[in-house]
Amino acid sequence: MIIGALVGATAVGKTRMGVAIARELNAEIISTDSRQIYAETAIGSSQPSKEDRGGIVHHLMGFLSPAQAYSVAAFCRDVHDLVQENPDQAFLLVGGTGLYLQALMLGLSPLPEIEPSLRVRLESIRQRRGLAFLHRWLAHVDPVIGSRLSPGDSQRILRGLEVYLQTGKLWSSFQGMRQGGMGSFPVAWMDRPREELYRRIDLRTHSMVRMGWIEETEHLIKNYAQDVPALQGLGYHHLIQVLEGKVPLDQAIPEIQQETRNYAKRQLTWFRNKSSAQYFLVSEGAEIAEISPFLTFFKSFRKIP
RNA sequence: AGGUCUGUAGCUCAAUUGGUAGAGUAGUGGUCUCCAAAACCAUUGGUUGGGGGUUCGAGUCCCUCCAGGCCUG
Repeated sequence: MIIGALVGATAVGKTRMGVAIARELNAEIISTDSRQIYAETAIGSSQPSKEDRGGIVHHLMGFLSPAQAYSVAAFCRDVHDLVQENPDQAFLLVGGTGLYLQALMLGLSPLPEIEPSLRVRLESIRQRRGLAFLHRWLAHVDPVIGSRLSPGDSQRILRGLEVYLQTGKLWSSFQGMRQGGMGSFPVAWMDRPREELYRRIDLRTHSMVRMGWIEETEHLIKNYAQDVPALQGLGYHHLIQVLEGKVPLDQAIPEIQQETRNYAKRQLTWFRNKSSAQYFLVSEGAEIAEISPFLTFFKSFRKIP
């Protein structure tokens, strides 16, 4: 049974708070994070250490090979399995990937899996004829989607076309159909004053490097290709440049910090507008004391036996 | 001290022969149904270092002060 979710921007302190809450509620944690799924990326994706997990079981964390692709659908399937196999266990979702949480609650359109070769083909067409061509093509077959997407939105233009080519049906015809949702559960959004959040991001970036992030990256590119999914996380491509001697570290670090701040802001937009979460503002110095409002919130939804 | 160059949005820089200030980026807001730490969209900022002068009109010309760089001593 899922008792709720803890969301928040990167570096806000979800991990620590999540463990504290899970302990109080006797729950196990399911990571709701599209990066922390990967093994061998413990530092780069900020996976908590054994000590930081404080004896709480963490699921869907560090379990997938860095070369393996993952998806929202895979996440939903994995969570369903986990919950079904452990009907008496309480689970707390902790993470910052808004799409994953939304799909879990509302479900997804019943689309078949797309042949990977199809995307490769579309990519090569894009190389040859440009994104504008693909956009016109999509708008021609699926005017609803075509008019809705911006001409620069490469990812969704390709998505629309691959759905059409694979199924013969329009992507827009699938939109609005959602299946397999688990229904809603209580969501707590942990936030901090913006300046404090940004400061934490900057500090964490430094500490990740100190913990051996560069060595981790070196190990990954030695054993896998540079374009494997796990290396798409923030920072890795900057560190690859550092390892190749193309960019000095003291230039890469501010760039990584900047990228991470931008990402955090996007997350905030999502939580604000999409998640219908209960808002909790915490601030430095009061971290542990601040747990009680969260507990009260989650407990209020639990059925009294 | 003398000479010389520079000073435009938080940052990096634009602005034709003087015509009344624009980009990128950051910041802020937004979009989001199988790559989501992704992929996009929108938008706020400037008494052009201060003061004075010439001119119908000055970021652009002149004077002066301030700040900084470089060269000489």
